[in-house]
Amino acid sequence: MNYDKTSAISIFDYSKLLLDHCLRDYAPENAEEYSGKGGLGQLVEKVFFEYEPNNDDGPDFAEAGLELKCTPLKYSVKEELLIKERLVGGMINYYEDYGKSFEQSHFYKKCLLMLILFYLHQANTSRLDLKFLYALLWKLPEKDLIIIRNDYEIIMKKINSGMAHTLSEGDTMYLGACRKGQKGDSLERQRNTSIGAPRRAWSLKTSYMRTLLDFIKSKDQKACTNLEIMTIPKEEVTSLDMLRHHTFDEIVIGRFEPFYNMNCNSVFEQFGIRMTRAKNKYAIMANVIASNNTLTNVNLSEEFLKAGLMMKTIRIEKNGRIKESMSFENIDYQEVYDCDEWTDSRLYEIFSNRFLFVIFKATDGKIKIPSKKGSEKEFDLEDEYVLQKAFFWTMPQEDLVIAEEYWKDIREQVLNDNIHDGAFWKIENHRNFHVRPKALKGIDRDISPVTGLRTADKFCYWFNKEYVEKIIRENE
DNA sequence: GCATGATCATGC
DNA sequence: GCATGATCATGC
Repeated sequence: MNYDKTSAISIFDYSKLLLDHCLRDYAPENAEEYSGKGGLGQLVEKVFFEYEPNNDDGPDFAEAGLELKCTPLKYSVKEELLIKERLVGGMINYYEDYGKSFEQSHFYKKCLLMLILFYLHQANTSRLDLKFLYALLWKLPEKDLIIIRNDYEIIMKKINSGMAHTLSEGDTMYLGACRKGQKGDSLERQRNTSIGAPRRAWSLKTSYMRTLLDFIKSKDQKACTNLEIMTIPKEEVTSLDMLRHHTFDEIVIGRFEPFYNMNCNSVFEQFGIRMTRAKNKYAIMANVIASNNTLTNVNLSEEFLKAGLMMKTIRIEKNGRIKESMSFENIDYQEVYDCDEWTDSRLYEIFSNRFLFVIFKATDGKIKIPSKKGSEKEFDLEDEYVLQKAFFWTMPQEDLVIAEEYWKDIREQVLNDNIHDGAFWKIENHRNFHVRPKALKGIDRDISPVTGLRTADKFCYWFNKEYVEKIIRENE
């Protein structure tokens, strides 16, 4: 062995030899016998580390306290490297894992310190020929661990109370209970109910993995570690201390509460931000409050990024209705074309993420705005909205079933190069979701994955207005 | 009033 | 230059 198996650093250093290489460079000539057995991680252990994989409860390299993980990357249309999927760990056993504390959990025993090897995904390629691109020695930061522990407890609460069939990745922030297994699989038994639940595994969410890849890209090296930056920056000490005593949800909602009934103008003034006429000014305002700083670009605070937390603002009119449906990002047709598994799709990630809805309500005529001196001034305000409340939301399982049909329909149209007006679900179908144009100019076109020609209309994913109204109603 | 098509201000 | 979050504008 060319490394010290009791030292994480030594194992990490040795793993650098695998970068820009594939396992075949280290495998015996007649190595085909390896294919088809075990995961890629096990193969790396055997072939590259010459280490017999253990079946223990603990980390792969037990003496170093180090878990080895391999995870795929893919190229985008713009040839940028992207995370392909969530990092999946062990299966959840609803029956055996019942009542287990975080410290007794598979995840805690294995994953505190991980060596994550990023490789380039290639369809129809022997695992011996996959190219490794980055190595990351990652110790879970204390802040992340607090949030992950909370995630774990949220998941276990459902398992312990016989509600595992209602588990959703949107329930949690970084650690998710992701679907695992084939469609026809039988349901797993759980305690305290006769209802079966689909198989699920522990996983670190795609959004969390994306921040790890960003961390690597911010460095100049293909191999890096966060070990040397484990000391917590001064400005983060407060938030770490807060996290020790409050859940993330409590902290975020607590940030919104002082601004209830205030309008955009006064909030911007309080934060010393220039007022804007941007259509998304309420989203900007919500982000300023949620992140408690003057960042005006939305959804960029650390926890929001890592959790893929999707903050959405909604305006309620004076008549109690809302005007608009809710739009999401543009449909990436190449992504839809390439991805044949619903739970690996970008749309699934968007819809199964946690949401933070921020509700604004139209004011009726006059509104009192506190001035700097402490007195209150009255203004006449037409078309002015005030912050009403903020709440977290996760899409229920039954709606995710409809979302899957929605995605399948979109995929069918994309595969048939049928990307134009009238091809997709409409509002009038009343099925929660629809597809509608979204572009800078109506004549803008995207490339069709089928023909490679710039002929595809630009569309994006939408929640129907009535679906948004239903969500608000159910959270009143 | 609503569905649908079209576009805006911003930040990177 | 374009994605993003979002709202505007039109026609029935």
